[in-house]
Amino acid sequence: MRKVIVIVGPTASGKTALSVELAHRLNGEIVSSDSMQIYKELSIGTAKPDMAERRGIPHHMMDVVSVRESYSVSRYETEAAACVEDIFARGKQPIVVGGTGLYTDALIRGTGFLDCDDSGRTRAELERRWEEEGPESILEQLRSVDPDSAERLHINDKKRVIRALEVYLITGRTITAHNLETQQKPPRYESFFIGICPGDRAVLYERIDRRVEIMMEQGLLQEVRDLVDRGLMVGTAAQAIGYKELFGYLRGEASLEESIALIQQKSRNYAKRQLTWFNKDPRIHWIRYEKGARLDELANIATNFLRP
RNA sequence: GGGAGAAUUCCCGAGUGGCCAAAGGGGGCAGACUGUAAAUCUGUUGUCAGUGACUUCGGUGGUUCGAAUCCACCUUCUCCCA
Repeated sequence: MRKVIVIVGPTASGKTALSVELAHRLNGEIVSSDSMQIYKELSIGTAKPDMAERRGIPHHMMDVVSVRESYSVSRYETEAAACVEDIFARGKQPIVVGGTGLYTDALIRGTGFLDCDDSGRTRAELERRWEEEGPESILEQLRSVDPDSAERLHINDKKRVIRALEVYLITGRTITAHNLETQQKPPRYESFFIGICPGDRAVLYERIDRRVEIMMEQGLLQEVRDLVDRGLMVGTAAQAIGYKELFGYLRGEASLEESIALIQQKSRNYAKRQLTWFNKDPRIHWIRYEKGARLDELANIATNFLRP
């Protein structure tokens, strides 16, 4: 009976509007699964819905940490799960909405990331060796302890090669074994996945370009400038699309037009990556809509999916 | 009016007689992804048959065994002097 509704899709596909409409119809509350809307200080550039767009629906896992803090999937998993439990406990319907596939997967599946926090000491050491000894050396060491990972990972995939070895060095277990284990566990939640996206890729890209223009009209530049002035564009938040592309303009290295075009470009690239992630997921029931589709039509399709 | 230079595959941009379907980057397309994930990484990208053929480097015509590369003229663009 307890079933989490999950709404996924690429950026600018219409997840937010659909989720709020569904929340109204189904007595639901929203749990965001967006790695950037987590941050309090990031608003316009992350297309975080304002109070009007939320239409009175409670939104969880938004504005939960400052950009000064470091955040992670692991932390998201436990905190978001607590939100879902709380919503169920109050007799309401949790609706998980977001474009960060890793986050929604972790939440629904209950990945249980390996506890191996040593404040990054091991990772820093491995990164140093990566530079000094070269990638082959690290990959070789990985091969000796976790040949499957070494086989799977590309030599250039610095992050994952290092992480795989880091996990082993700290926990004594291979990441391969851990992955296998979590894959076999039953998921933490029963769920129903709905994907939303224009059927035509070109339409999605148009929507993205337009949305970036709207963000600029809403004052994205000022938001970024303020954050830079306050020294807050650091860590993960500094990777956010729509923010980092404006740094060049603020330093006088690029024109505003160029920077806006770059935001649009990076957003389209991101959407493509999201689609690659979601398209391989067999759980997703897709709503692929035409250009002028209306919200209530889309919501009808969604509720039909959900009808027993 | 005079002078200098430039036109390359979707874009930018290398290439100045054969090793060039043409470096590199971007974009597109496809893929990966288990504690930074809006991040990071991989493959592919003229056409058709798939160890080969065909079309391509502004246009036309030459030189040459052979040209994106040399010559002539034409077109367009940029810059400089008047």
